[in-house]
Amino acid sequence: MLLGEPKPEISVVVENYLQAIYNLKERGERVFPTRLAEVMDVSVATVAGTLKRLGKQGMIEVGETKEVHFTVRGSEVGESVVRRHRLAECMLTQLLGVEWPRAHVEAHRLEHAISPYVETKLAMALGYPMTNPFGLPIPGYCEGLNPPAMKPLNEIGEGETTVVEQVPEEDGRLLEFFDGNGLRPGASLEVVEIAPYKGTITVLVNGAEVVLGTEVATTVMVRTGAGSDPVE
Amino acid sequence: MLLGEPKPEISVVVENYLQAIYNLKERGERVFPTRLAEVMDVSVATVAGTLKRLGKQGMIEVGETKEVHFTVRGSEVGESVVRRHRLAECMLTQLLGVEWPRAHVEAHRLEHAISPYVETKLAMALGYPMTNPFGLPIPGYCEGLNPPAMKPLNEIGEGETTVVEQVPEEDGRLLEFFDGNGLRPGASLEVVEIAPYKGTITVLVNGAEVVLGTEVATTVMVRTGAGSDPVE
DNA sequence: CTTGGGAGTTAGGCTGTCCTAATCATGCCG
DNA sequence: CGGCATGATTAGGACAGCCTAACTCCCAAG
Repeated sequence: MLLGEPKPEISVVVENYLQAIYNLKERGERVFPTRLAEVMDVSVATVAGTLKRLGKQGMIEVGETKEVHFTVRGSEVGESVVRRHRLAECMLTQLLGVEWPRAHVEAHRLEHAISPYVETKLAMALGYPMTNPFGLPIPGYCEGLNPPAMKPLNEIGEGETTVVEQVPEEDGRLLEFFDGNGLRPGASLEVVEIAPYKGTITVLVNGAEVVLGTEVATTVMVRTGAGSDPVE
Repeated sequence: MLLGEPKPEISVVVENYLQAIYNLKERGERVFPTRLAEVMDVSVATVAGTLKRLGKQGMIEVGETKEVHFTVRGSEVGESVVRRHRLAECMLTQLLGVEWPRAHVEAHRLEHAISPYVETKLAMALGYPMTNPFGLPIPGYCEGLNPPAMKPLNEIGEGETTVVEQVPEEDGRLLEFFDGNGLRPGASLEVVEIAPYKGTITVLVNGAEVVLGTEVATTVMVRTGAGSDPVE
């Protein structure tokens, strides 16, 4: 009968690497071993070894410039992990009442434990969400999303008003800070002051002034112009 | 400052062994390496090695008769895993609409991904359930449970009527069968025929006759006598 | 008492995942 | 053009988990 090769079992570590690669590419970054070592918090030597395994498993290819590229299969798996991660974040915040800033780290454990069957049930229970609690699109479910035009917050002019679309989810401290100041996707804000000489941007959210570093401001995506609401 | 040893990181495999030991002991079984090898589906040699690690980690002790005993710490961890497992089963069936027979296997992956924080949130969202969907008590939450007197189904006399309290959760095929016949905790049944000579017990559930092997019947726990409802 | 089977351990091997240290390659700067 | 910094690989080691094969130990039945 010989029904296909015995399925190589994708390990948690492999899933995490593919997820990290997906996330970097999603932000428009090119992926190199050193960068991966940073985000995975392992040594570059370890990344070299793991990338070799990923290559043998047909998940990635490495170009002459050492840039890491997905194969079709790798892209599918990476997308799958990201999808489960973001659905898990929705579940944690919407169904379990987990606090917003914690959802990301908690979902990082859960994502590997969600089977395709549970994923379908979870998506149904959540009403097929199109973005996660941080505003990032959920691949496979966001296709109906009419993506509003976005810019990083630092490119908005002084005095302009806009709406937060996406915030970076990696740094728990930063999320706590955002949470305490109402800086979440959907929040309206006005840019009060741009002060490159001291590296800060000041915005008005819910009537309170919030000061951000320019670097952080580049990671907050806001709607450009009047912006259209996402389709219902 | 020296705040305790650097926390030895309990692995998924270690959690699974402690969970298996807990489950066996819960049923009144004494735990030996060979039995563990069966339920863990690994070789006895592997169990020997892993038990050695568990011993070094202070989770278990092995007596001269080779019987495996929990240390205090091991018992705590084992109970914690079982608690998370059963809460996950409740979540899957109640919150996500996962089908009853599948909850056990799916929860087996999720249990390791639930942090103490998420556990508290999950328990709250579920209204602090005292049993899992298969009728087994959830340690740490079942203390208010007034456990009704139970017997295995095979000890009920012909013609008697009772209520299902617990069904075994390990075998998916069996659960599908139970599910299809309405044989779940809370279901009323009447013992129609006990036929030891052919090794079967026939019960009436929801007006339909269901035939079980005697062996399986010993694993179905039912209420004895009129039985009192669990406390509200 | 002897022997056979069941239970358990030990030896030795494999893979995955991590590490440090040493090495190689490349490009840029003085 | 020589040499250093950066980036990447290789070598070598560790540990967790898994396996099979070979051994020990002990009890019980003949």
